Amino acid sequence: MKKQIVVIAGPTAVGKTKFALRAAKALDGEIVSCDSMQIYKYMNIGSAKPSAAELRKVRHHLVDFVDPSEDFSVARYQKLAKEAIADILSRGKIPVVAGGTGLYLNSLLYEMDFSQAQRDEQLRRTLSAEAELLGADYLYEKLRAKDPEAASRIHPHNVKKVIRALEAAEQGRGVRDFSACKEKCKDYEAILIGLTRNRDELYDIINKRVDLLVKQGLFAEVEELLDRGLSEDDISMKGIGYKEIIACFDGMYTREEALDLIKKNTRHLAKRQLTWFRRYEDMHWINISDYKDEEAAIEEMLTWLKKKSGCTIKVTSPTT
RNA sequence: GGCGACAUAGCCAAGUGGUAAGGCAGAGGUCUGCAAAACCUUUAUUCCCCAGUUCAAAUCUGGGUGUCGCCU
Repeated sequence: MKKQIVVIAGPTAVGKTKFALRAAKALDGEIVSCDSMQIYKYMNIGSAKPSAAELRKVRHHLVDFVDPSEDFSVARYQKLAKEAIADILSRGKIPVVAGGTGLYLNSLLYEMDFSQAQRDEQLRRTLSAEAELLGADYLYEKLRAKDPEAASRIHPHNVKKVIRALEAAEQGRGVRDFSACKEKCKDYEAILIGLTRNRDELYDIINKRVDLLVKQGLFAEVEELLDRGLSEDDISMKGIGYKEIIACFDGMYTREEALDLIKKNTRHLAKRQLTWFRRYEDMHWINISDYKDEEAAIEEMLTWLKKKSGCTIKVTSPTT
């Protein structure tokens, strides 16, 4: 029988942490985080990392282990997450992949090969300067000459992607087309669960959560990170809730404006996440707003998991 | 009570006689090495209301309503 993994995806603030915890408990599984911000150490409040108590309940992987000054990327995530999954499976447990970073999830669900292309910081800098000086169109024309196929699916204004494609072309192998490479990962079979809520409700939760994060000490957390020597240039500091507060410290916004901006950016993120996850055809969606309470939605999730996996679902007490 | 200014989409707004810019919010989407990133598409049959002038009015005229400011 093919090995199974469970995936719990959804927009930020929808309640993934709680649902994943319950699923992991029920299935005797371990959680593999799929989140590009919760990987970082010291970034606890802003990334809405599971609490210490939650982390203790079930074994977690790929949370809180990268120094925020380090660069991270999908390629590294893919390698580490696949190792974690293999390890969990080898011990006879079930990996519960939980998170909202769509590209990271794709790297686990599909045969995405990152082994060839390397980052070339120098080339990126050169190209980026060219774009600034001569315009995005100039760079795009360059790509059209080198790799017309890649150019055809990248918008000329999307300078970042044009640069990435040029970099890949330079190294001999172009950027591959995702739609042409939808081959599913052969190592395991994934049971996909998508969590959502009615839009108004989700946005409301987001707005309130930002206020809560501030109460929990988000500003102090950012200050500590800056004291550690981090700056707005570090990738980790480009996370929502961090970049806005740094800008606030720099006098670009008032506290009030920074909070509104964090809320707005988080809502936008949630919307994009939903767009991304809607692509998965075999995703089983659970709209939490349709249930009388979270517990009822969790029941539905567990019932579905039982049906799909054939595993014995352990009895879970609703209070945990 | 008098004088003045203003009234355009959910919000901010441009347009001062020729057939409703733009931004934000909202909605939809793209995605193969920074992805909490980057990028794309889309949103007013109508300009507070009524009457008039004109081939033509958001734009001009009169009246009404509302908001703001100043004065008594």
